[in-house]
Amino acid sequence: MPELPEVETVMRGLRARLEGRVLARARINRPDMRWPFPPGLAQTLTGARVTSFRRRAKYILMRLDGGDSVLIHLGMSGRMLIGPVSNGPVSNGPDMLHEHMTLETSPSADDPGWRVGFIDPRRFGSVDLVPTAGEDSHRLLADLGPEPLDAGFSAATLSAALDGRRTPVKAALLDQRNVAGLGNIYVCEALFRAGISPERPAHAVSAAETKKLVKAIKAVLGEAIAAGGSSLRDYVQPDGELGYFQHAWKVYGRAGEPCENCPGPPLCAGIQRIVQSGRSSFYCPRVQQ
DNA sequence: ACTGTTACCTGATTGC
DNA sequence: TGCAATCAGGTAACAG
Repeated sequence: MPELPEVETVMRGLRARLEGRVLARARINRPDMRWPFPPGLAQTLTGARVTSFRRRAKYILMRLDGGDSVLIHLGMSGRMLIGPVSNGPVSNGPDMLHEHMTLETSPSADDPGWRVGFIDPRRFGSVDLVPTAGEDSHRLLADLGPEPLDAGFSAATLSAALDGRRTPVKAALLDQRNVAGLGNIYVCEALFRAGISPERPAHAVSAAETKKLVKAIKAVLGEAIAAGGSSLRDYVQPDGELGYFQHAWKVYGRAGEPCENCPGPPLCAGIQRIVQSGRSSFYCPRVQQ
């Protein structure tokens, strides 16, 4: 379930287990993902020490001491499973077919050694290598907009991005050049909090509403990240899954349910589902105009 | 330049 | 119960 908060939680889980460790083994099981894994990936990984992690939008960057960063995207169905090397394979059953990359750290006195599996049935995910010094110049990162939780994302910057656009505000917020890391769920949730219809043309969002929208985006993402961290010990669930946690969505996936902010029928018909550019939008037409 | 649609894949769920 | 249709959290390549 990888939007920004999930990717952040997965990244923290990887950091907790891998940072400072040497990758004793790396195996590529099938390289034909969204883009083929780069040639030499396994060789670059094997024997390298993991120095640090960073998230940019929905991408994870794992830095290696050799000067390369491993750029990981989870796509739609990508997951990371982790477990002690001594437990054997991290994935079972159908997952085993879809474990496209496996990493193992060296055991040491204070650490049992960990095995990490990158599982992605739909194979929309990707892995690439980029020199750490030029991470942000990678073609997948070069055109990304501001990080929504940074000070660089403000009413002023969002307003500039929405200005003059005829596209619905929903589509504008999904456009990673305007703000980086939002996906379908958190766009729906942020628009609900801000009281703005997903169908509103981007240019018709007022200055006051833009301010409200920026606050809503930061709040909804911040709360989801906090929930991810607080509901998992070390970000690893008992089954080895990284980055999953309970959500409290107000509109996403709730078509037909009553809206929390409304008195119910006949004044409010509840949460509606519409399709915009081929994707579901959930909203309350009474709260969001 | 801008906007909307299509395609990439597999698996889970819905509907007949 | 079985099978087909629909839908899924992302994003790049298109077409207009």
